Amino acid sequence: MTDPSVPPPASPAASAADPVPRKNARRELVEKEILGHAIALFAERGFAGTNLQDIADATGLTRPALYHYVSSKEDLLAQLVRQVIDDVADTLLEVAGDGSLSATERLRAVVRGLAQRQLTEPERFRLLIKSEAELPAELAKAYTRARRRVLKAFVDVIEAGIRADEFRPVDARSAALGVIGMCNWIAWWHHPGNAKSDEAIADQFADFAVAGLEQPHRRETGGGDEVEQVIGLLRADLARLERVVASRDGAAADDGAPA
Amino acid sequence: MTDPSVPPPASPAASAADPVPRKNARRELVEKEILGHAIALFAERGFAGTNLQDIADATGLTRPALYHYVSSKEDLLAQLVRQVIDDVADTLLEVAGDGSLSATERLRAVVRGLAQRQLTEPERFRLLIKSEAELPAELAKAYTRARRRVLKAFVDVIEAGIRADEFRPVDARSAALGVIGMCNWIAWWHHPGNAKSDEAIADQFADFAVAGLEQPHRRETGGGDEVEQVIGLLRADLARLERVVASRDGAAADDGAPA
DNA sequence: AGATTATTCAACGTAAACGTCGAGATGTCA
DNA sequence: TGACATCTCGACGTTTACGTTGAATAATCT
Repeated sequence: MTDPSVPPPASPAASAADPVPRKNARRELVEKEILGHAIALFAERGFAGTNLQDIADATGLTRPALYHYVSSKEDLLAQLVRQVIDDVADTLLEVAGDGSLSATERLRAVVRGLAQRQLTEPERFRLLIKSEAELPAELAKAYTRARRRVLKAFVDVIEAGIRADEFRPVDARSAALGVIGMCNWIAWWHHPGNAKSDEAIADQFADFAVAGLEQPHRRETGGGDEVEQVIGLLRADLARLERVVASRDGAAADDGAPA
Repeated sequence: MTDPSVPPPASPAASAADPVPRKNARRELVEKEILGHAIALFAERGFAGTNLQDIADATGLTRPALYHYVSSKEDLLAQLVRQVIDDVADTLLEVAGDGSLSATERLRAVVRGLAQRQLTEPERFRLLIKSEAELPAELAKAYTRARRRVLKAFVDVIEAGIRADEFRPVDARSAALGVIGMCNWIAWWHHPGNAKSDEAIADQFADFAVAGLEQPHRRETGGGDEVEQVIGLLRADLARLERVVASRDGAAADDGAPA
């Protein structure tokens, strides 16, 4: 099957110091072309719904010629899925763990990151969703891991925000999934092309997420023990409540009809 | 193909006054069974990725027996898609247009409605997404119309809220798509079963959407009952205090006490 | 009970699509 | 220019799955 002149072409570990990198110049170009069209077709019709004839037609090749660049249909899917999975990790995890930023800033960053990803390359993600059921076992596991990592990144940021009292005390998991869904859904309605408006949408989504989670109008808290701070807030709130009630009673004291 | 003894079984307009409704008693039961399993399988693997053999196995029939209840694989998909499309319209449009409610209330209602739908029957929606590319032309059109109607409902509510100064002046379309995405994505992570927690999630999402869109300075403007506002603040302060104390106790317990 | 209808199934025909083969065309290096 | 590797393609084998047929079985009605 494999040409004996090419020693270990299927070894992914040796890709860094490939002994024959320049030998394939046009080949890699064609490969990129194939992968590009395959992404689009798999994303639209799914893995089972797409046949290699269509991919060949799209790239201007015949079907047998495809097999000089791709070993099988499954291999083609595997390459694409691997790309997407690896991408998302790079995009998000670096920002989510940055300890020098506040939770609010980190939330803004991860939302913008995920939104940007879906804005610029929505097909990548649609491909994943459309074909997730037909993934070979190992890839399915990697896919699940990637999903979990993304979820954990968002959950961690939100939980940190809740602990720091920047966010309301909501259920972090649901909130994270809500924000993730907001971003992921972009892949189903956005047609890429306008980078400027992409930026605007990502910003708006980040604003939306932060506004949806942050404490409504928190007052500045002085230094000192956190418990004392909260007690101070409680005292202030009680004082305000006292004033409000007092003014009400004063206005409608003899009325006897509350509201 | 069509049995000549059954006059116009494919006529959807005459379904109200069907001349032979009772004749099929057990038949409809089997049909429901088939449709149920078909939903699950199409939702998981998509239309092209599912074969009728699997559906037959799931329902305990042989493949030829299926053809006594369904005229073709495409027809099966068509029935299911038609169901889903019609459902969503009923769910949302009645609430979105209610003029007696404020925009904030209406937003809360449509978010809860859409979220509830995805929480209780996520497979319906996944089926649609997985198979949207393989829909026959007419259904594809109906599907697009339904999507547009849903989007319009959300956009209208948000625009009304902006005009009424209840919401921040954001881009209504993006905001609507964000909220819709948040709800739709539920279908990819929620496993139905717990109705009580479903309600809680729908409420949380509605809160999230409203908080993300509403004017941040609303409390200063004196709208609403000020006593309730202060009580809300108190409640938030107490929750925070509780968290602080809990984390302290937790740390202390881990150190000293033998559990 | 007997006839009519509805349901089930084994076996078949047909079409689509994956992957392969060997011959021919194209480009590269000595 | 000539030898070599790479690329391309028409044609083929094989598998899978849709949809059909005709006979056998169960259910219903008179």
